[in-house]
Amino acid sequence: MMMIELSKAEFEVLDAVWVSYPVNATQIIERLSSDKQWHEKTIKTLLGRLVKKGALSFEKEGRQYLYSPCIERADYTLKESQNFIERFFSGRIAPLVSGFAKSEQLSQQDINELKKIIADWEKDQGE
Amino acid sequence: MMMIELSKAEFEVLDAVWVSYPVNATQIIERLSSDKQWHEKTIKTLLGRLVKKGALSFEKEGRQYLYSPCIERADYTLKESQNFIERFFSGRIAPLVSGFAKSEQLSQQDINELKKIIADWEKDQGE
DNA sequence: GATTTTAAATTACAAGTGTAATCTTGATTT
DNA sequence: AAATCAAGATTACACTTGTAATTTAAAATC
Repeated sequence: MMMIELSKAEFEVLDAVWVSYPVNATQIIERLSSDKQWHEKTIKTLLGRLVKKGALSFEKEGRQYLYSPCIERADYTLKESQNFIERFFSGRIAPLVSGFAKSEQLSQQDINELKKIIADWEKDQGE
Repeated sequence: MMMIELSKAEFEVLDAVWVSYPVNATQIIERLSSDKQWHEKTIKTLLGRLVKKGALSFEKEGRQYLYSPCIERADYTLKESQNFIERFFSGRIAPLVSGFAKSEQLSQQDINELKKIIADWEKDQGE
């Protein structure tokens, strides 16, 4: 139940695992190669740390490891979001959105999506 | 223009400065005493680091320093928010709000505030 | 079976962070 | 003036993080 604490780099590796799994180190290295200039050894270190922290598990396939996440992306990002909003906005989400609006970072698409979230929420309340 | 990088603890000290300033170390220690079990020395270390990072400035008053923020809270939190949303939600804000909705973390008050943000945004567009 | 390859494991190492203790030095109190 | 106090400055120290290099050991190849 304890929140797993991941560093930025660790999260990015885990994010590459979430794309599809089980997955071996070579494939992860390949997935990350487009965005990152990380050395292969660096990625392997991060995989090891993710296993140690309980964010990844693995099973052996020959002498390779096939990694799978122990946590779901949505769960992890929700907890991080709660944490973030607590730290910066006293737990309230609207001030974050408001900050975006004031600095003109909201697009019509964002607005449409927010409207849909609100509509769904209200529908759900009605039931 | 460069983004100042602050640690969690540093931000909390800066947050206590934003409450009202200029402010001396003793007052900051007092402000933080309710939430935190930090030793006085710890807070002074953090004040020093904030000055070194350019987040705080000070002027001398006798042998004390009177600190003031060099950055505004709204600016800092907006940048942190952008950064956060970029890392976890590919820069889109709706999925964050959606995550909260799905896990029933949205209150009627949140919804009302979001509606107002949307209404204001649309009014602004109309002009 | 010996050699080479190559996973994963172990080790490395500087910078940042949390958390203070100690040092300096000017101000305050005898 | 001497002693004491206390602000900020400096130093400390273990843990995390980014970023790998080196070691170990098992598998593949000769």
